[in-house]
Amino acid sequence: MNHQTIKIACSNCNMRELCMPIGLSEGDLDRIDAIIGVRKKIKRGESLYHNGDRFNNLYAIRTGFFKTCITSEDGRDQVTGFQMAGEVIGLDGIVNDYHSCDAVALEDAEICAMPFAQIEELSREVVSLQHHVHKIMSREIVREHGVMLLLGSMRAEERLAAFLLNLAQRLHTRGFSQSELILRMTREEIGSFLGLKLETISRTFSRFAEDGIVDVKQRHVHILNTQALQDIVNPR
Amino acid sequence: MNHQTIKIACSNCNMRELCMPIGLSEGDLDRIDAIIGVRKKIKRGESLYHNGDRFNNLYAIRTGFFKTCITSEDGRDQVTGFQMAGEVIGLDGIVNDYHSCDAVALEDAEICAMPFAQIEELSREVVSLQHHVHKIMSREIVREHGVMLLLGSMRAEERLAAFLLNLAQRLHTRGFSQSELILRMTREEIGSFLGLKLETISRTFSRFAEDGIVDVKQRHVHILNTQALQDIVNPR
DNA sequence: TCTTTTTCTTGATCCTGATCAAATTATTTA
DNA sequence: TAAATAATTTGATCAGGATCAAGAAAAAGA
Repeated sequence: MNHQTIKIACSNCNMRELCMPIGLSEGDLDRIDAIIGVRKKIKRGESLYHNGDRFNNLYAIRTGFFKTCITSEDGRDQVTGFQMAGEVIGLDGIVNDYHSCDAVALEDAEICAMPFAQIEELSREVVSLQHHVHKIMSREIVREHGVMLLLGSMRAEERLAAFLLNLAQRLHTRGFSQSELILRMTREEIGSFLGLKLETISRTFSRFAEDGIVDVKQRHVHILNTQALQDIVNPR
Repeated sequence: MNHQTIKIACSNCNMRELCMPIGLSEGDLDRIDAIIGVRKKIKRGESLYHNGDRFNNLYAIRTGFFKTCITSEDGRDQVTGFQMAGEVIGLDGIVNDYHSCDAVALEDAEICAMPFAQIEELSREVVSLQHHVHKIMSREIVREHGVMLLLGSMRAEERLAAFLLNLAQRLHTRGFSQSELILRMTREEIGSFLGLKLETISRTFSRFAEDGIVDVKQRHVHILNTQALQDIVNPR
């Protein structure tokens, strides 16, 4: 094992605690390391997989930022989520052995491909890995419940406030500021995710800025009043 | 094993092909039978589990009809799905060891409780069960993507048409008519699921009836023109 | 650096679905 | 069976967000 390989093994990856079970023994961690197939770079704008592609791998995001989106028969487009380092994507492919959405890099990214057959094999032996896989899938289900609540019952301001809080919180978990963030997606992509048009996103940002809740300069967002955003999401 | 117990074993359950892996050996099927804990009756209006309840089981629906719904801090309510015989519910509980939604019976129902710890244990040995569990979770993720598309990009008519087609198709899979169905939920519950108000559901039903697409008498719906519904969902 | 393209902002207007209200019909319960 | 309650329908009006449009600002490419 040369230096380069060691450097990018799970054991040395600073995203490990996010995409791997915690408290693994040295031996188990090595076995998990061994199932990581390809580590690949994806350029901004490129896709990691497309709707219809054969499903073979789950992907752990090492660095970068993705969106996943589905397209209906008549060309309607829906962003189903934004994913960042430490998150696992590709779960949609398990049920039918092909992917049912596209995963597009919104900034240059690096991923670890993990052959699902091997994940299944190993998780029959390593209980904590089995738990972990189940929890990742359940977490995705619960996340989507939250998106359904947002899309089904919130107004534009509430949706955008919830979106900003969610992004900030996830970035904070990864060691970034909880008040300053750079949006990696366009207004149109935010709109697609939130079930709104890009003009509405733009106007709502402007309103938040007028109210002194955020400072917005293009993709740079500075949250000035987190509580105000929370109050918008959860009015009393 | 007395007659009664045999009668309600998975091996004799006509929902088996929906909630169990296919092509199991006699021996494996017996082992799965053995992990079914309680078989319970739930009366209409009662809950199988509540938000906050400790998670122990997945539940296979033997008969009856459920809704799952989440409630936000400020009391917003969102129906996240309707489930019928042969479907498995409770997956939301895995990630945090407690349920994050309510499962309410919309008609008298019977369920099989399956302790998740035992499912995990057995699926380490029975590969087809392991696959099956993964596929069920992935299917739920993909289903929710579809709901996000519906909530994020469809108009009222399109949402209700998609909803009716989905219900009819699932009932048809279970041996019921693909054109006649009885709604087990109120207009308000349909509205909550579809992100619309009950008045809008009512009006849209009336419009479909005027156009001769469906015949609606309260909860009895007769689909007269399936193609028309499909054209509404997927305009060319 | 300059040009081209993409993204974003803002204004004016329109329309879909929400809200408010009242009557009707079903379903429960006494 | 009658009374009470819940669910549904329909009308009138309102408002939030979509649409159309134009210009400005960034980013990408030559």
